[in-house]
Order: sequence, then structure tokens, then C-alpha cells
Amino acid sequence: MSLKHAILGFLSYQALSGYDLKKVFDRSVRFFWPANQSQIYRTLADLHSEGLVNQEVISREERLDLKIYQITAAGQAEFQRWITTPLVPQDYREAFLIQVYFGAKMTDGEALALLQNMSQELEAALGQLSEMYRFYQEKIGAAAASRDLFYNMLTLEYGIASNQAALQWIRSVQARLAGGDYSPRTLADLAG
Amino acid sequence: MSLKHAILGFLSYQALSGYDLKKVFDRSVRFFWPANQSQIYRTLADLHSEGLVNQEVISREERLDLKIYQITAAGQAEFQRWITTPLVPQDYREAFLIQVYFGAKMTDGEALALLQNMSQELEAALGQLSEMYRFYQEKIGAAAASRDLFYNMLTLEYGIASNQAALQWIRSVQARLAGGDYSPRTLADLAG
DNA sequence: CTGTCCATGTAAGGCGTTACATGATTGT
DNA sequence: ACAATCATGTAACGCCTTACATGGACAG
Repeated sequence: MSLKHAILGFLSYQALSGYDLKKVFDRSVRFFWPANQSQIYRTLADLHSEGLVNQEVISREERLDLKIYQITAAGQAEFQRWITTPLVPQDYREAFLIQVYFGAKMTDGEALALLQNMSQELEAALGQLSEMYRFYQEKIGAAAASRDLFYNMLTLEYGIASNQAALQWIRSVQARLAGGDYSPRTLADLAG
Repeated sequence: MSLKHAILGFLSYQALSGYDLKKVFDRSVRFFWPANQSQIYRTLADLHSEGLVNQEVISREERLDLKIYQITAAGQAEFQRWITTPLVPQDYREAFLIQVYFGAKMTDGEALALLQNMSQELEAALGQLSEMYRFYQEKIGAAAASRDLFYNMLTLEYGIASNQAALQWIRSVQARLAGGDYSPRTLADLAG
């Protein structure tokens, strides 16, 4: 289960509360592994009962206890095992492509409107990813990135590359539909 | 719920049994919306109780009844509404990127092994998609594609484009890691 | 005579979402 | 005064997966 291991990954750098973890997720891996609050708390409870994390409870009169989670040796071992184990390819789901698949059931105008909407979403996402990338670049300045930052940035590069590929696909579809041209590409075109 | 609408989409072409639908899914939208057998049967039951499909039961002595599902007028209307309605962007999950994000916790050699494995998966997927694409191309021959086939093929183009983008990203990471070079790209590089 | 295809489903469990609940502190 | 932030959780529901169950027809 990936959420468990992502949490262990963050705790391998420092002990954190559930609340802090939620913020860390939202600022780092959100775009390829979003996690909501309830889920994080439940997963922390699971990790605790499995002995992969320790819980330090800090009582604060009148307020809810603060719970700080530390990774255990067993947790470290499990994390190491997981990150170096090749994953079986997961299912990919993209509901938008179902709409495209059945595109012949709408007018080309309706299809163009869906594509237009999708391209706006993709551009917004690209903007966010680029901004995060620039933020990292400023942090490292002229020097070479640390290994930590380097690997972090690779995930942003992946996100940027795949969103750009999707946008290029949309442009190519828009061009064909605008001209009433229902010709598919050749595989050579697609390879270029 | 997308599975419901994908089923309605197929039934809008012809009446099918659950068994047939499973085969149709596996031969068409599997790579962006996989569906397993139990799920299809349960969803058909739901669609039936919602009046979006009719059930024609064909008794066959000694064997299980054959149930053929036909889309109703209400089903057609619901399908039309859905395919032309822009979707709110869904969450994207890619566990492999969690491993990459925490890449600094392994050796570069371990990271390269994961990348190598991933690139093999991607190439296998690309091979399948290209084969499906060629199959469509042969079906249409020299003539222009029908609107139906054109839109079907667009989803394959999308899959091919995004897998190729992922492969290029892997190549670029491999080149850097092989040279012990932890430098990120510039955004201009990424845009090219 | 063994396995695969045809054809239907149920049961249990996992992961994720949304909504609900509490209550102090800090900022505008 | 009001909203946002801090900080924890529970409850209910939905979708998907895996495993189980049944049993005839047909091919090698």
C-alpha cells in the first residue's frame, strides 16, 4: 500500500504529527499521490498497530493531544524494502478518455468544447508544476542539487513532460477537428 | 460514475450480455478504464434498477439464464448528458513516482534498476497500443476513418503519446544518473 | 480427461471520499 | 466579531479487487 510507504518515507526524515504530514503531502507528492486528512490519520493508526511507527503523545490541557509519530527500525526496514521493489504496473484510469472514445456520439463542436476545457485544466496544472520547479531551482541556486532535491525534482519533470504531451495531443486533435479532417496519424507521425 | 456511462456507451451501439461487455471492455477501453467481471455484473444490476437499461432474460434449460441488456430512452439521455459534461479533474495516482521522490534513500544503482524495469513496462504497453492502432489502420484502409473509428483511435494516440513522453523522461534520467550528474533541467529544456 | 470457454453471480475486504464533530488560538 | 489555522478523530458510503461458486459445451 503506497500511502503507508509514502508516510514512512516522510517520517524517515523527521518525526511528524498527522496534521503536519497532511501539509507535507500537499506541498510535495500531492500531484501524484493525493492524501486526505482522514486517510492519513487512519493510516498512522494502522502503522502504529503494526509497529512501524511510535507515537509520542503530548498532552495539552483543554486542547486535543498532540501526537508525534516516529519511524521505528521495523518501519525503516519496511520502507527500504518497498522503495527498491519494482511495482506491478497499476491500473490507469482517465474518465476523460471515455468521453473521447465515444466522441462520435456528440457533435464535433461539443467535442471541441471538452478538449478546450481539458486543455485549460492541463495548462493550469502545468503552471503549478512549473512554479514548484522554479521554487526548487531557486533553493539550489547555481550549485548542483543535492541527491534529495534532485530526486524530488524528477517527479516534477515527469509531471511537466506528461502534461505537455497531453497538451500536444489536444492541439493535434483540435487542428484536425477544426478542419473536419477525420484522418488518423501514421505511427511514424506519432513516434516523431 | 464513469463505468456506468462507459457501459451505456457500448449498449448505445448494441444490446449485450455482461459477459460480452467484459470482452468489449478488454478489447477497447481497458487501458484507460479497466473493468472486471464482478464490477460489470453489479453495475448492470444497478443500471437496471435505475431504469437506464432493460433486461431480456433468455432461459436455457439446465444452464444459467442469458441476460441481454438494452439501453432505454432514459439511458440514452443520461449517456448524452454525461459525455458532453466537462469532468472535474480527477486525482492522478502513480505509485512509481513515490519511489522516485524518495530516490535519495537508495543507491543510484537501485534507482536505475527501477527505471529500467519501468521502461520495459512502458515499452510493452507501447507495443500493445501500437498494435491496436495498426489494427484500426488496416480496418479503414486508404479511405478516411469513420467518425466512430476516428474518435476511438484518438484514445490510442493519447496513450501512445503519454507513454512515449514517460519513456523520454526515463532516458533523460538514466543519462544523468549514469554520469553521476545530479543537475536538474531548466524549464526551457523541459519545454523543448 | 483435462483445460478452456461460456455465463452468471456472491462475499469479503481494502482503499478512498465526504461529511460531521470538537475546541483553542491567531489574524483581520 | 469572524474567519482561518491548529489538531484530532469518527461514521458512512462508494468503488474496486480477489476469491469463491456453479455447471454445460467443446477442443486437444
